Amino acid sequence: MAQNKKEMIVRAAIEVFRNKGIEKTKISDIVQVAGVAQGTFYLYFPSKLSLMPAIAEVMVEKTMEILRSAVSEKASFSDQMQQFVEAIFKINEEYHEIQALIYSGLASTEHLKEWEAVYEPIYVWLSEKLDKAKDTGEIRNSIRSAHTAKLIIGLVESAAEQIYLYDSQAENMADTQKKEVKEFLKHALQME
Amino acid sequence: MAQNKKEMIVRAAIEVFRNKGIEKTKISDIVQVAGVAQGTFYLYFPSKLSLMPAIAEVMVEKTMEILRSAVSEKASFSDQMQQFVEAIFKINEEYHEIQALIYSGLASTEHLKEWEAVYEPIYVWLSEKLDKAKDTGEIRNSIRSAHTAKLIIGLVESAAEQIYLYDSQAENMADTQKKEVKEFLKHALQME
Amino acid sequence: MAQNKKEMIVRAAIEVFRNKGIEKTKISDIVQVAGVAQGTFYLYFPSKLSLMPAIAEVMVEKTMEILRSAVSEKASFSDQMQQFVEAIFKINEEYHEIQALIYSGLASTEHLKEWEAVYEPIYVWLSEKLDKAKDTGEIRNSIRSAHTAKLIIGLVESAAEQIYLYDSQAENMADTQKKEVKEFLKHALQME
Amino acid sequence: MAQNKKEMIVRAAIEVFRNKGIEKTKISDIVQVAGVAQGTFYLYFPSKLSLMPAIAEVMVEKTMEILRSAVSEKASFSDQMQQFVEAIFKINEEYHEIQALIYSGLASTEHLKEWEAVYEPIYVWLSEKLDKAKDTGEIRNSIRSAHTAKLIIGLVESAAEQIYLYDSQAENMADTQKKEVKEFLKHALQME
DNA sequence: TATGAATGAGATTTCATTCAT
DNA sequence: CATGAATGAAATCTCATTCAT
Repeated sequence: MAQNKKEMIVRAAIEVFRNKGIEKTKISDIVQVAGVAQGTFYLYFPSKLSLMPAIAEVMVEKTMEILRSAVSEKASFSDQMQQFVEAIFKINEEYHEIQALIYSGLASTEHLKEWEAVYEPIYVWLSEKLDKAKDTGEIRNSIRSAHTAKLIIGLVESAAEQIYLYDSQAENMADTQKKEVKEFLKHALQME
Repeated sequence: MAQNKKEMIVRAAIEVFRNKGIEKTKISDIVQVAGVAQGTFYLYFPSKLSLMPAIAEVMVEKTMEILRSAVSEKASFSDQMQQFVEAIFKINEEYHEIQALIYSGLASTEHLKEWEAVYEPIYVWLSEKLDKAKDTGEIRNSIRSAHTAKLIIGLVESAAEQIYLYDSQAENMADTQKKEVKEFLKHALQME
Repeated sequence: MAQNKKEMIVRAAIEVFRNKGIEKTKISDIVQVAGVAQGTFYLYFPSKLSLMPAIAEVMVEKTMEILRSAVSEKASFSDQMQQFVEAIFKINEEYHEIQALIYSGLASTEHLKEWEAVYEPIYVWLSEKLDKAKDTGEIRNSIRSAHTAKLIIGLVESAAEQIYLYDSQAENMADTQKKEVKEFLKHALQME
Repeated sequence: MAQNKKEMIVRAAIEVFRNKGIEKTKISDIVQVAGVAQGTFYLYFPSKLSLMPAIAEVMVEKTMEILRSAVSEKASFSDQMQQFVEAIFKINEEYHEIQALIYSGLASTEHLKEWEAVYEPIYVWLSEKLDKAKDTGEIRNSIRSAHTAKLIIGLVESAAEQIYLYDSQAENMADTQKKEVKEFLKHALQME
């Protein structure tokens, strides 16, 4: 049961944060949605911000799930990148408020080390893809997978965020932006 | 005098935000550092978040100053990009807490449109550089300057942030990361 | 005005503590009686217990007032002691809840040094009386005033407290107890 | 086993109260130290304050033990008083926090009658000593044992407390204070 | 304009107590 | 008897905002 309540709180927090933003969200909002008592919250989390790592973990899990199902193992690297960009944009469309809140939660948190660990799976996943592509000669050999993985993720996520954060005509822009990113990547990695 | 106080408040806010983060900062902290009375704050800003555009403006000014002085007008595009990357990393090293806070302040604000306008100068600056480079044939012609400018800034800033937010061995990594970014850009833009 | 509110809070606190005891008293009770806002309390005191030194100060002032008016300057030392005992018993009858709460507040406070300073005036007052009586030969010469003053105050106060704290038939016992204390003191100081 | 747990709770309560004070002590602190479950507390005590009589009982038992072993049956009354003062100071040195907490617990409890009963053994013990001394002519005949016993205990305990509560140079002062109390008592009781 | 004491709504936080196991 | 997760009423405390000066 214990794990259950903790999970319910995290799930509820994500939902409420998405709707109201971090600052306007009260603990009481979260527990109400979670269906637990006010005190129960403090059984698991000392404060609102201490939820962030748990939320980030959930988001990373979701992201990994989507990446695994959206990016075909058998496709060429070039196609995989196309799928990858599509997937990140889709995740961002769905969850850009959470991305933002994780980022801003991150900015307030002191335990930055925790964050690194949490995001590791995504970096590893992409890094392996790059390694394989180097082996097959699909991308230039000078690529350093670990670093480039982080660059790519930073690039694609910031591109996606630009769409949903800055632009009013999000819908229209998304496709253009995606195309641009794919093109950019294609050259950067010197794909065939 | 009036303008003076307003500026003092913005300056103080930047300082306090850098040290404590947005959420933990109280108006009273800001006015104390600014050396003005509690009530004076409300003469100039209706709320804590309404400071953000003013702060962003200051940051953009600073950024533009640095870019203008760091990136030589006469250098080749390739060299300019090198200088650009160096400059953004330097700005980030100095101000990464503020970058983060602007971003997170941005996430909480409803008036996103203001932000776009504030950042416009940087986008325009880079966009013009790209246009010129296309003209001289220094980069591939298929580049769409306005979009690519945003992509590049997103890429370089996220790369710089990764250094200062995530990595413990920041100093060591910075050079590697910069080199990687330059390489990445060189290929992405197909510089000669 | 400021000092005013602080005083009102202390006054109200004494009143409420007397009626409800420390533990059952909420900050909200105090501010309600004081007629100030909840937040005003925290402008002057960080917590309920931090009121104690201020309360003790008020009590010491009251005690000194009563002592000065009840103990005749011109009377013989023997008569002064009689008046002193009567006065302490009267103060205790009126304020024994506060004595108790000061004592228990004292037990929880870390800043014991503050307390010493606060009670000093009473010790000094009695000490001077003892010095004079030694000079006039009214009490034995071997008395060490400063120490004995504390002993006497401890004796008389604990005797008075016993009446009001432990005994049910307080009224009846008071006179007997007072007589006993006076007799005890008479011999202890070897008054003529 | 049952009696066992109850005792463990009382023991733990004494320890925790000594360290944190009554008000800051939570039931959860007590049960944690006692090594029993939260709910178990309520099997034996209806509330935090209902622990006080049990704690006082333990303290009185300890006090009586020490008095019996420290005060020689065969010694002269004068010597017994010397030993008594020494013993009370020693007890106070060891347990002054508990004395204070019992006192303050007492102040919050409504059932003061319980307290009287608990302390009775000490009063009776001293009262009997006084009676015997009157019979042997070692002290003045006008002494009323029951009352005087309470006065003496009040005097000696307040003297001892003054040492450990107020004075910083406790070690140095203790001897002076003890000597002063003994002298004071000697005269008050008109010992030979 | 400028002040800063005062406000009080509303948030956080506590913790004695319960109860299903 | 014993447990300890869960509760939620009730407390503490915060702080953006006001307003008389």
